[in-house]
This record gives sequence, structure tokens and C-alpha cells, in this order.
Amino acid sequence: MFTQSEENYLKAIFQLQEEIEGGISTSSLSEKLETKAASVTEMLKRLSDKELVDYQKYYGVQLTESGRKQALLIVRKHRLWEYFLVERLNFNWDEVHEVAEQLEHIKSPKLVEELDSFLGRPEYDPHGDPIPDKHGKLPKSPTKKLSQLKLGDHGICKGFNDNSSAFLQFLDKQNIGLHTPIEVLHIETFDESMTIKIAQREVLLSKTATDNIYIDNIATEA
Amino acid sequence: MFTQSEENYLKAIFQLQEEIEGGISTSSLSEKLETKAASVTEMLKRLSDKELVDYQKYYGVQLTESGRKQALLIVRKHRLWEYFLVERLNFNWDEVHEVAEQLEHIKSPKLVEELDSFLGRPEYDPHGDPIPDKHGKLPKSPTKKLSQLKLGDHGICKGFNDNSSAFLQFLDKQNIGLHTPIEVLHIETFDESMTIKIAQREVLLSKTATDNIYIDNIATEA
DNA sequence: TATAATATTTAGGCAAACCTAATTATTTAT
DNA sequence: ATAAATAATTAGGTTTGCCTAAATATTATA
Repeated sequence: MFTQSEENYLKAIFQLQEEIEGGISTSSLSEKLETKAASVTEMLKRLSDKELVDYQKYYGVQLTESGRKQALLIVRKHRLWEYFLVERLNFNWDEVHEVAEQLEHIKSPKLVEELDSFLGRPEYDPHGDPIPDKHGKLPKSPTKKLSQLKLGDHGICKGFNDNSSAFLQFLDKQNIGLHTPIEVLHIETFDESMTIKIAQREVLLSKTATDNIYIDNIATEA
Repeated sequence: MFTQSEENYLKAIFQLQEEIEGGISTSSLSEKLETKAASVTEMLKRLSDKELVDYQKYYGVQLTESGRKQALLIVRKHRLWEYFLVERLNFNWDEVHEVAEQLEHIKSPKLVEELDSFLGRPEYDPHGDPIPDKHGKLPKSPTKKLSQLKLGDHGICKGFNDNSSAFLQFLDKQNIGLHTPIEVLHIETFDESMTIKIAQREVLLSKTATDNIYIDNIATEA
């Protein structure tokens, strides 16, 4: 068994590995986990002793196969609980993160499988993030970012990459949510900001925003 | 906020107070929590500093009003989760205890209230134990122990006082469960063991067993 | 390429919770 | 009422996980 803290480190390393290739730096982990670099170094040694990560002093860490498996289980639990909170307990999708951070550490294989089955084996959580199955397999994820669409493209929001409350509340305010259909009306060349159409309204989004919105691309205007 | 360990102590003190009048001894807590007496003493000082308990060296502890309120919240969460696990996730009632011990520490007032509402505001958990409401109020509990019934009495099982797996499995084997109707056929005078009728079968129960079974008394034979 | 800037690690501390062993208080029994 | 038995507390140690400050390694710059 692993401590909650160990699990948090494994999850953080996993998530950084999705974004960055190569070894994950001490400082990126210390930033993500809001802890000091010295604490990270210490924990990486522990995780390395338990063979959950490959750690080279001064050159970062990567998960071992065993560490990756564990990380996927934590992600699975986190996302299943988020789904439960939103779909069954009337949470808003921007309220669930903190609670799911606690629930993901509950240890009971039976609980995870029964919860999954109770929820109808969902493939995506309320943020559109894919839920690993019990073997750690991820469903194919919506790959295009909104920023990759071209003028006139149509699509449907399938996920968001930034889970901060600020971003999620911004989206809410703009009426952008999961399964919202959008259309690209204009792209500013100098800063790549985008005007999109959402339910009859026109909304301007920065490149930062469009980079963090995943889209299922439906069709392109002739 | 309180640590998990502090919460476990508060719950344990609360439960011992239900059984025993007066101050709760260090040794009874150390036994219940499976920890050494020295650790208990240490924690009692901490809880006393936080004004959750009244602690007199060598003379035991009792919860303060604030400690009791906190303990009731933990009990509430524990029993709501047990209900959820049994009624929604297909757990058997003798499998839920360990998982509920973890879930009871999740901190989110909204989660507790939404879960309660989702479950239909149940009054009793799967062991028949009463679930405190959000203000800490307990529904009137089935008060009679099976051991208090007299020859010829009829009743319905409403709860059990010993949550050990061994006891719960024993009950299962005898087909004694929640809402099972029983009838007292015979009481042995020398050891107070009892023969009861359950669904056409006769079962002999020790005083230890009958002390741990709660009954709604229905009627007495003429 | 040497030096400055930055990142990382080491060293030494702290608090929570546990432990064992030794001491002290209370209770029981003679 | 005192001695023996039992219970509780204190003293001192351990592990986890965090911290700050100092030292060292790596990277960037002049």
C-alpha cells in the first residue's frame, strides 16, 4: 500500500509526463504539488526505493511500469468519483475537484469496480477527461485542440485541459460546457485569438483558452 | 479541521460513552483503537488542548459539547456511506465496515448533505444503527436487546451492536438479518442462553449473542 | 571557457502519531 | 493500613512529510 502523499506524487508525475517528454524536473513537481523542492527530492528517493520511479539525481524522474499502473488507478478513481459527484449528487463540474482529490485515496478494489458499474462504466469524466478502465486502458481521447480548428470549422466540446476553478468558471460564464457545439467565426492573425459561435452568441477566446479546450471536429464548411 | 487520527479518537470516545457511564479510561480506548496506552495519553492531551474533550489525568475523558458534535458528524458520515455501499453498490452488510472507516473522513459538507438526500435521508444504516441528522439528532432507536425479551415474546431484528466480521457472518449463517422476525421459545436459566424461532427453524443463542441483537418488540403471548 | 545564475540536493529541524521502557499513581487484597 | 498488582503517565525513539538554509551541480551568459 502507498501513502496519500506517495499517491499524490505518482499522479503528479503521471500528469506531467502527459505534457512533457523526458524526465520530470524536481521544480515542476514542487510547483504542481505546492511544496518545496527539498521535499520533492526526499520523496523521489523514497519512491525510487520502492521502484515506483526511475530517478537520476539532477536529471529528473519517470514512472516505472509499476508506478504508472498505480498512477492510472488513482486517475481512474479520481475521475469516477468526479462523474459520481456531478451525475448523481448535483455537484457542478467546477466544484468536484477538491472532493475527488480526497476520494481518490480510498482503498478498496471492490468499491472502484462497483462504483464503475453503478455509474454505467462511463468513458469520460465531467471535464471530458478519459477514465482508465480497470486494466489502465484509456479510451481514445478527443485529440484536437480548439486552437487547431480552421475558419468555419464546426465541433463539439469534449474536454478541458486546465482544471483551475478560474478557467472552469470562465467557461461556465460563457456557456461553454461539455457537448456544447461551437463554430469558428474568425481567427485573429496577430495573437491567434478566436471568435466562436456558441448558442447564437459570439465569444472571443484567447490562444491560451483555445489551447485548453478539446474538440470533436464534426465538419468543415465547403 | 481535524486529523483522521483525532477523528478516530473522538468516534471511539463517543461509542464508549454510549456503553459506559462516567469517564472513559485510557485502557479502554487503547483496546478499542488497537494502540498502546502511551499513545492514547498523548492524543488525549492534544484533544484536551483543542477543547474537544475534558481530560483529567488518571481519571479518564469525556467529550465536550464541541467534541460530541464532531463525533456525531463522523458517525453520520460512516453510516450514510455504509447505507450507500449496501443499497447502491451491492456490498454485503458484513463487508462495508472497513471501507466506511475510510470514507467517514472525507471532508465536504456538501458531499454529506447531497449523499443523504440522494439516499432518501435514511434513518438507519444496514446494521440497524441510527443515522444522526445534519444537526446531530438521532431518530429514536430500537432500545430493547434480545436478551431482555421474555419467553413467548415476538420481535423484529432492528440492529446489532457488535460489528465484527465474525459475529456478522455468524448471524448470516443463522439467517438472522435486519427485519427478521423472531420468537423466544426457551430461556436457559443457568447461562441465559436463548432458543429462538427464525423462519421455521430453532436456533440457540448465547447471552453474548442476545446482548448484541436489538429488537423491536411486537407482542407478547397471552 | 570562466563566471554568474539557476536548479537540485544535503543537512538539520519540526510536528503528528506511533512505539518501548521506566516511573508514578491508583486500586485491590491481605 | 500497607504491600502487591494494575493502570496511567513520562521520557526518549522512530517514521513520514514537510520546512529553511547551506552546499553543490548544472546551465546560461559574457
